[in-house]
Amino acid sequence: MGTRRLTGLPDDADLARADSLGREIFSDVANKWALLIIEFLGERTLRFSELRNEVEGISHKMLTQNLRMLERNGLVERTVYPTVPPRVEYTLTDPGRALRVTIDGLCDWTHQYLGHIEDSRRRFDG
Amino acid sequence: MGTRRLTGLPDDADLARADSLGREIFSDVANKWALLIIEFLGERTLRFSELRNEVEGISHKMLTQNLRMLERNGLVERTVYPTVPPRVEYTLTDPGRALRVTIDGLCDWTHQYLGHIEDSRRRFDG
DNA sequence: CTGGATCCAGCTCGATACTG
DNA sequence: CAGTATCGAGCTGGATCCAG
Repeated sequence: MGTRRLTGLPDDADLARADSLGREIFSDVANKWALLIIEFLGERTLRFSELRNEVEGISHKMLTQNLRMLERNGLVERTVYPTVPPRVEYTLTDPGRALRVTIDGLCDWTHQYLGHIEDSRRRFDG
Repeated sequence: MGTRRLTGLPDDADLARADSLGREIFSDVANKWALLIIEFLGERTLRFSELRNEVEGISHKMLTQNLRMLERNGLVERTVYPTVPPRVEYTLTDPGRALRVTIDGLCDWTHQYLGHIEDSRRRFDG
C-alpha cells in the first residue's frame, strides 16, 4: 500500500480512508438539528440564545452538542467575547456557507413537493 | 380562520399546517439511511436484497422501515412481481429523483471539503 | 449568558425467529 | 426472497443543577 503515492493518485488505503471519513461526515451532517442550525445561521451571526430561539424545539443540550460538532468540522466559527455575562457568537465558515447552498436546495425541494407528498401520504394511509 | 381562502392566498392556518408538515418531511428525509438509499437508488431500479448490499451497514429492519417511509411520502415506487420466490423492485419517483439532485450536491460537498474538515478536526482535537 | 455534567425515561436499532 | 413481529441492550435527548 502507498506505492502509488508517487503518481499523485490516491491509493487504495487513501480511498478507503476517504470513504470512511466521508461516511462519518455524512452521518454528522445528515441530521435534522445540524441542518436546521446551518440553515438558520445563514449569512447572519447569531448568539447562542438567539439560535436557541430561532431553531424551534431544539433543547439546550442538542444545540451545544451540534454547535461543538459543527465547530469541530470547521463549518461554524465560534467567537467568545470575554465580557460578563459572556457573549458568544456563531457564524458560518466558507465550507459551512457552501453546505448551506445544498440545504437551501433541500428546503426548496420540501416546499415544492409538499402537495405531492401530502397526497401520497393520504393515498398510502387510506 | 380560513377567511382569506377566497383570495387564493394561504391563510394563517394553511401556513401553520404547511410549516409543521414541512418540518415533518424534513425530519423524515434528513436522516442518514433515507439519504443513502435515495442516493444509491439513483436512476436504477433495485431489488430489496440488492439495496441491502449496496447500502453498506444498513440492517434489514432499517431498510424496510425507510423504504416504507419513502414509499409513503411518494419518493420511491414499489412494484411486486407475484412470483415465487417473490421479487420486489424499488425505483425513484419524480419527486425522489428531484431530491436526489440535492443529495448529489451534499455528496459533492462532502468530497470537496474532506480535506478542510480533516484539518479542522485535527486542530480542534489537538 | 453560556455551557458542562449528570440522571434516567423512552426510543432506536440490531438480532432473531417466523410467515407467505 | 421479502417482510412482519418481538425482545432487549444501548444510545438519545430532555430536565435539572452547578460553574465561570
